[in-house]
Amino acid sequence: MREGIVAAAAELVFKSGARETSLDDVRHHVGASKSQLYHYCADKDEVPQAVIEFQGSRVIAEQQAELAAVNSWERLLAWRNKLVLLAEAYGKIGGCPMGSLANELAPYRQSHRTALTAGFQAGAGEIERALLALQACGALSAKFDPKSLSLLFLSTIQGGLLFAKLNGSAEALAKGLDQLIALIRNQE
Amino acid sequence: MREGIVAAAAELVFKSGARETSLDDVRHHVGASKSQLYHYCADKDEVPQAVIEFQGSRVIAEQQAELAAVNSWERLLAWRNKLVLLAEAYGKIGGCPMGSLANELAPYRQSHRTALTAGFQAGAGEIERALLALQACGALSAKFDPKSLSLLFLSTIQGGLLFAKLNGSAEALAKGLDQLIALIRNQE
DNA sequence: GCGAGAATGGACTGTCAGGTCCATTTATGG
DNA sequence: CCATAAATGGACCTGACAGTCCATTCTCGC
Repeated sequence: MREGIVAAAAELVFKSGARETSLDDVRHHVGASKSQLYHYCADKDEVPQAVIEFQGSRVIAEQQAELAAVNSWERLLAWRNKLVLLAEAYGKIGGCPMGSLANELAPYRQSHRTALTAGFQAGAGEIERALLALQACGALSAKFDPKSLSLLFLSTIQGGLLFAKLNGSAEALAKGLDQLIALIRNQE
Repeated sequence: MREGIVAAAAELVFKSGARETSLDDVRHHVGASKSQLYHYCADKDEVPQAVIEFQGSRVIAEQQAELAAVNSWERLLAWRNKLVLLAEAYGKIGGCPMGSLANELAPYRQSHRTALTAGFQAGAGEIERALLALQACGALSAKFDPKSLSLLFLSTIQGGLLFAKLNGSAEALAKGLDQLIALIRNQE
């Protein structure tokens, strides 16, 4: 039940924003009564917290296969394609599930910030591992620091998904990633 | 009077978010009565619209001196420094004034999207001009397309400022910009 | 089959925000 | 100095939403 509530909340929050989504919205969407909701959640602030964790693992799970398989530029491009595909499918609606939450909830609660930071670090870690693999097989120049580079990727993705949300098109994300990849690919 | 209302609204929205800022908050902050507010604004939706335009021109004005003066890598770095300085001063609080608004208001109203897109295009245009100047003086390789590159800069900045807001530090932005600049600087 | 505790339905309350309205005050032009 | 319109103060209405409460139903060990 709790999972259903969180999943519904995640969907609504993704579409309309955290502060815009009322508990009544979630309630109606999942077909639960008020007491059910308060049976599973202490208060309203618990919901975004749960949504952060939910989306954090979902977003990573969606890309892990592609990222873990990176051992060549082609495989990196496969990840890029997956990202653009996801952006085209969902990103135009709500941008990055984690980025939007971060933007909205960062000024609000320390616990939210902590959970969001953990999510982003996990994401950066996945990208870093892919870049390390790329260095191990000699594709990516050893002069790069995979950790910082992973943060640059994350920033680019966040920005790109923001524009996807704003313009309803993943083009900015695609172009940004392509340029970034081209830039690191052409360096000795 | 209207300017005062908009400026106060902009400040509060920057600190706490658009949907979080009530007209009463703005009212109290500027010391106006309810009828004054409704004398100058048709309804609540007019306020974010005005804030978008207000922040759009403010953000651009803040950087235009540095961007217009770019004619060498040093001058580009001066812009980078200004950006990091602004992020250190304000960005940790509310991230990018425009980016946060975009994130929150994009799902909401077409008129907001239009105004936000116009703001971002203006910003991208300024960056593009700087990059063109850099090509004109032979610093930046001619193989780059300044328009796409300006979008990559914008994405990186948006992402970096999101992390500034989340982590209370402009480090991610600084590192991101430095890496990006290094990448385009080392190419023929 | 029954009794205890969990799960549920939904009415109810308090608060807050958006918006309306009107009486009063303040400029402004003749 | 007055008439008119703009500007202001603030009471008031309405709806939405978070959260409470209690009566009822379900579930499960015994």
